[in-house]
Amino acid sequence: MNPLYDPSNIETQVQTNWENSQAFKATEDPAREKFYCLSMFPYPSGKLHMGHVRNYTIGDVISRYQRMQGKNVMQPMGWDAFGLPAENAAIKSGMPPAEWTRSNIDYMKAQLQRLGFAYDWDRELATCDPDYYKWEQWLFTRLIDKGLAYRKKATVNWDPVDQTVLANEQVIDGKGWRSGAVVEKRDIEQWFLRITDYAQELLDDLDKLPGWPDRVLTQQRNWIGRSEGVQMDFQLEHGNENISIYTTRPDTLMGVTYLAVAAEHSTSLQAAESNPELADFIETCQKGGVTEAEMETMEKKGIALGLNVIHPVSGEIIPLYAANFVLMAYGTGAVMAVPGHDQRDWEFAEKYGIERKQVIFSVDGSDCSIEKAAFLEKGVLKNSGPFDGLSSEDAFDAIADWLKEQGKGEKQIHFRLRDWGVSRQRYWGCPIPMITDVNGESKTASDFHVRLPEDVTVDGSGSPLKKMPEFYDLGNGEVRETDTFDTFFESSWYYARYCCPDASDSMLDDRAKYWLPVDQYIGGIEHAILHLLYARFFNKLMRDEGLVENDEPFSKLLTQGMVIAETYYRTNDDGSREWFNPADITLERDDKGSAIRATLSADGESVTIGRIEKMSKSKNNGVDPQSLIDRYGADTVRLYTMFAAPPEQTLEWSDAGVEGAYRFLKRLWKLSATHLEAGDVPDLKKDELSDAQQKTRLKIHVTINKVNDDIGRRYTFNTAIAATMELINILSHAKDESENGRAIMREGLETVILLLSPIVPHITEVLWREFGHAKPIIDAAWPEVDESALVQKELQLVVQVNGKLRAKIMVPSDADQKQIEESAISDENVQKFIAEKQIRKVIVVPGRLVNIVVS
RNA sequence: GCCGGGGUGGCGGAAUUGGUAGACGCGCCGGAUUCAAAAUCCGGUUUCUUCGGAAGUGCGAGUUCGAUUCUCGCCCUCGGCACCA
Repeated sequence: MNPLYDPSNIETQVQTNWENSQAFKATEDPAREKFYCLSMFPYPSGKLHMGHVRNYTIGDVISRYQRMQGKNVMQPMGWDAFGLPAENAAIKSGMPPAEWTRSNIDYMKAQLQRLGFAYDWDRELATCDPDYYKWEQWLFTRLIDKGLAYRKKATVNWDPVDQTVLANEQVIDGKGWRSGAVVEKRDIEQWFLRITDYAQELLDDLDKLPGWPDRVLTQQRNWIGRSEGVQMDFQLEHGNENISIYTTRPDTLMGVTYLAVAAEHSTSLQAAESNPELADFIETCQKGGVTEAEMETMEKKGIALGLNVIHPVSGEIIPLYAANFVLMAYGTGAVMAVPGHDQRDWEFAEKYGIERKQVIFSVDGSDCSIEKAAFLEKGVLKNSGPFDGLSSEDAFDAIADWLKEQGKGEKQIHFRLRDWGVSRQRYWGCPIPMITDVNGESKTASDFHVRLPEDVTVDGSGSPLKKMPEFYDLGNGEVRETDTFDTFFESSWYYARYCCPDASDSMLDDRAKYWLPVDQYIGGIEHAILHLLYARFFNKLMRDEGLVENDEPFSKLLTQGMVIAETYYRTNDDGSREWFNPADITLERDDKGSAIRATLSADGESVTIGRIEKMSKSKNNGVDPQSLIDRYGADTVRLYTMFAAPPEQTLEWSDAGVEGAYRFLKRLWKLSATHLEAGDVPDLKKDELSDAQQKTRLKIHVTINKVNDDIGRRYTFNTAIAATMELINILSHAKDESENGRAIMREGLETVILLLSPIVPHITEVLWREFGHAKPIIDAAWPEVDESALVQKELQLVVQVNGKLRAKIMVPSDADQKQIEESAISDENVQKFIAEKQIRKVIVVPGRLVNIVVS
């Protein structure tokens, strides 16, 4: 055996073996327990970044661990291939998106293979492949038939210079990113899916997902946002028209002092015809972006319409306003305003001098004044006519009942969740299979499979499809839809297609019923809401088509944190910053090791140490995985990414840390080589162990327990690795050349090799064979604990006096409470702290500590 | 603005159910080896200290025999907010 660890050599060798033996090909086998492990597929942006490496290493570790547990594991990989960056690259370089995307896929696939991930590459798919997207086109036509897809107007960001629709990320400070023009809102016809029909089920089924992080469940619940409230009508003072509103606080109804509608509400538009000031206001509201964050943070503005409505209970005349914070797309596009009991209404009323009316008062007499702020709590009603004296809770029902009797309103369940707009005015996506006929009516394309033309030029002014009559003009007066689907469409069902990527007659076949649901899904926390909600929704749509049987697509979810790194920069004369890559920086440290100065290695001059931020091109702090793989090998990169932080937390990149991981693998290699060189090892004689040998064996088996729990249950790979490092430290210090000593060394080394094999599969595969095993380690069984090794004669207990550590004592492991107390109290140092004091209480926590409470 | 996280030595992090704060690694300091360096190996490393101890997990309160862990208030920071993926 080569005494030197040579990663590049052994890794290519091992990878070739895996490939030749088709080691990771997954086949349906009803006799075996399946395990479907899925990592979120990447967008093929060019090359892998550290976030990918981290995500896919986590998935690979779990997959390999489950395989060693005897499961039939399937781990696929593919490409989320449609999307905006390909169009941006096309504008820059002139390369068509299809070509750019496919060449990126080739490069990134080679990178993934070099990292040694145990994928079944036969199941690879790319969403830009017509054989993939034709099936979502098929599903869409089914949804049209079922009334689950429909068309309506919706607002987009419009760049008036580039004459194109902008994504939210392309709007910077309210301006188009390329043109710099002030962005406008524009309403256009778009396709929507009725996800709201499934809102209740999407909410209820979250309870079926105990394997999901609580924070994701909470965010999804809040996003769906079920509320119980009352819908009611306010009649316009003149004419028969009603303004319909929804409120969750009908108990404050008698405190309504104005109504606000969206600027583009029909009533507002009508009034604007004879009111130039209002028309101006509506036009101003057309400026700016469409995001919720923008809406919520902008200055709240409004204007009186010059119209009034009638209060449904009191008959009072109430003014009607148009306001920029009321959104046409939410609910009815109108809200009732209660300045006394809603803070936003309070501020609006303050600004425009509208009356504030208090109708809710505190029950316990605590301060509930509305002079300085709205009173938001529930309480008891006053100034509320027939409802005076009722509690907020009782008033809710009383007012709802009254409105219902009068035919003016009723209780309603409302969801914050809105229907999913799936139309995108972009080229690089799946064509929406719809046709507009001669009468202007929409119908589904008779052949649902509309292929996207791939030989195009992209210039940034609107979708190329709109300039291709050969695509959209069907010649008989019919026109093909030129919009494409939101790319969340593709990522909403890829997990199912992996089960049967070659199914040619249907979207999915019976193989999906074997593999689904996904047992473990791994991906970035940034997908906690949208992607996961849409995928859950699609699963239910596919279930209702009879394609899958499960209600939920992902049984367990692991959300991994970002990868971040230090930043370094120099400020130019004009105030702009030039950012330097951490690889090009030299750090100077003080005696304690804290960084005091950073210099650019090239010129030796100082640079400013910036914040630690998410790896990005703009801050030039990205670390290229490829150069690390070239230098240290895949195992070192895998080991470091798993060791540096638990998977859910952000991971701070450190080149020195990678060096440490490499050092550990070298030590493992060398310790194994030295041990093997000394020749054969006799069987362990368990009943002839010295105390030291027993302690070492105890450590080996405690480590198995810990690593099993850390990898199998907790997913804290960092502590699993730390535990094996501890064990290696103990083994390398043991220096026991006796027969039993060498047998324990072998037991320990083989244990570490098995425990680490899911994380560093190449080095462990080679060592496993060097240790004389004929079968590859990927098919070895996970090590089992020898319970007899865990038995201890004595235990260490900590002794506290008044909660402070004062001694450590050894007691027989079968000692009773009284013996333990006596032993603790008689300790010399403990005596010093309890001398001349009264012992009030002694708390014994078995196996852990004794706390003596003295006065 | 709204929803959801996070904050522990010089650094990444550990402490799993309220029970020894700082495992493991990095960095730094000292030593061995070396003509020298790299590599490797050994020891030390929260702060203060009168060397007995004391303080300490973002800040301020609280519950408890005991709080990094639970409760309340605040500060900072990160993710999401429906057309980035």
